[in-house]
Amino acid sequence: MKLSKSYFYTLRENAKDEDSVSGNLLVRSGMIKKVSSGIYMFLPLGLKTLDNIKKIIKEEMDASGAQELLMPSMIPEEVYETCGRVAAFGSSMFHLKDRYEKPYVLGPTHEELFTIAAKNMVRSYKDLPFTIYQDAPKFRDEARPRFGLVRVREFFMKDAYSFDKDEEGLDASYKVMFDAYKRIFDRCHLDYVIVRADTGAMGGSLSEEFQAVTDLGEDLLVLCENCDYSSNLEVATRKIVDQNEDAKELQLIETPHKETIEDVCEYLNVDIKKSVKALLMNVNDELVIFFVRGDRELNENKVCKLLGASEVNFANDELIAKSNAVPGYTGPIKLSGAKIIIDEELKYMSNFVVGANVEGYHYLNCNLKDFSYDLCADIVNVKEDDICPVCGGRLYFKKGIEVGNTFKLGTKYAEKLGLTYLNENNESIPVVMGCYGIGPGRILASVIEQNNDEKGIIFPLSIAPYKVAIAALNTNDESCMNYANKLYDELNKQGIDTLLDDREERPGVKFNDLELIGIPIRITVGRKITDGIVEFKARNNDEVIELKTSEVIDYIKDYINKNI
RNA sequence: CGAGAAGUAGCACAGUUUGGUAGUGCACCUGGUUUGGGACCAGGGGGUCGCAGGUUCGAAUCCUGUCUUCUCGACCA
Repeated sequence: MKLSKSYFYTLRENAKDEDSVSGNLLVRSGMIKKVSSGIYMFLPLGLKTLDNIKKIIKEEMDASGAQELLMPSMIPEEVYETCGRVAAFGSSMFHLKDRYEKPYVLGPTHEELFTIAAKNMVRSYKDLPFTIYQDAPKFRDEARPRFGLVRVREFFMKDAYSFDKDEEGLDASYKVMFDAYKRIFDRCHLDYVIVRADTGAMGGSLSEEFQAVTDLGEDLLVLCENCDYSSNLEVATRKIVDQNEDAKELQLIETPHKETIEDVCEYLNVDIKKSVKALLMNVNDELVIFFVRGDRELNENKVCKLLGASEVNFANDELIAKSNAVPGYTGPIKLSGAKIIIDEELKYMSNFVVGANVEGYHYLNCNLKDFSYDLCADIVNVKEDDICPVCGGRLYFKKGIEVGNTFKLGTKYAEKLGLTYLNENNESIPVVMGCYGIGPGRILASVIEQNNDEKGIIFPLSIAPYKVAIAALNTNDESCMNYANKLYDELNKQGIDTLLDDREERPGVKFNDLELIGIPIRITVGRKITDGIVEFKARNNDEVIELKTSEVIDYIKDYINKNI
């Protein structure tokens, strides 16, 4: 690309409607432009970068033996009815109607269509296994699009689906895809961790997420200092420290106007870890009271799974009135009128503070023997400094952007949509599926979040829109322009994507723009061209290296080979 | 969906309190001087002030409605 004849612009100031570093840099470098909330145009430079990411994904998918196909975006609503997912997606699905009032949706994900596609050809165990994938737009009506390309309403997703005859087959297919994913993210030079995650509404037995590590991330990742334990907070567990000691005598104590557990503990001068608080919740329109250590928070995901609910909300006064609980002073002793669930941690605590179900009173020295409960389970979020369930090391948090996800789906979709095969004994068996997703746009945003400085983006060579930028400083000087053009032609001819800044701009403008858009290698053709000397500068390094024109191409090729 | 803020030139903003027919910086065009880190001088083009209605002799400014965007929360395979 020669800048003087191209669609190319940059902005000097941040966009006021972008809330992230990557979003701002993408907009300022002219790669994307917001059309509406969560909807972006990809301009030439942005599309080229996105395509480089997609190319890596496609190469690894094809190398893994998967076959590419393409599903439509506009899909009859009935396709999603079969598995009850119209309701499951609810308002996050875009709906539209044709001229005969027939309802369609814009596909938010494609499990059903891939399952139907598999039905077209699977008859016998001899037809399995295989993996098919696409790279296609997805539409989700997100309540709150955010952070540039991180959370958008229309986005590309590479989604792959494996089909096997049994669990062992799935394990093998899954591993092939899992390893391909690791190569993809490695090649994108992404700093990422793989965490265990919730299988959620997708169903299935195993879900692992590839999380790009950045503070912008919306997911909390639980990691161990000592071993490779890693888990999304939603399913993270901890080893509970046994703090049992001899039970002391239960004691009622006045705690006037102390309605939060923090206030109570401060008033009584008790460590908050020696207290138990109550959470009065509405689960399927029934009052459920959860008891957890004072400094813990309820894990909604764990609770939903435990009780088979789809959501958990705070109970209203009407529901609370069905029990003898006193908000602010709710305790497990002599509590009735509600289901009582305690966190398993309480079994290892002694002599703790609890509410007394009397306005203005708490108990000191409560123990498990002092009350009864319906269920005991792990229902809380892990906290930093909790103990690793695997090795006993210290747990800590990082934030991540989910850039990829692999699922062992099992037979859920195969059963509902009738995808079966005949085995050696002529029996009809449901196909075992896996599904695997990657968001190229999120990779782009994450790479920029992880690789930028005050001047702009610092792209890795593998995904940069151009690997080399030639800054021709003196557009009026014939020797400068002749050489710059010659180098430009030769590099491109050799398959090295190169950009030529031949605009009639001052050097500072060129340097700033090339740094903003993050081109990894800059060749400056300036005054010394008359002596046959140009400059080489890497975007991620301040060092400027003078090269003879005769050695430039070899030097660039060598640098790329060593750093890609 | 709840709460809050904001929509004025391609971009970032001022002007709104106190109504008098629109301005600054960047970008853009012309000429000149410059030319290794976002140049300077001179001249110039570009806006139905989100939209609709109302009040008024007169509305960017006041009132009502509406749309959009952003922030916090809820939601998020």
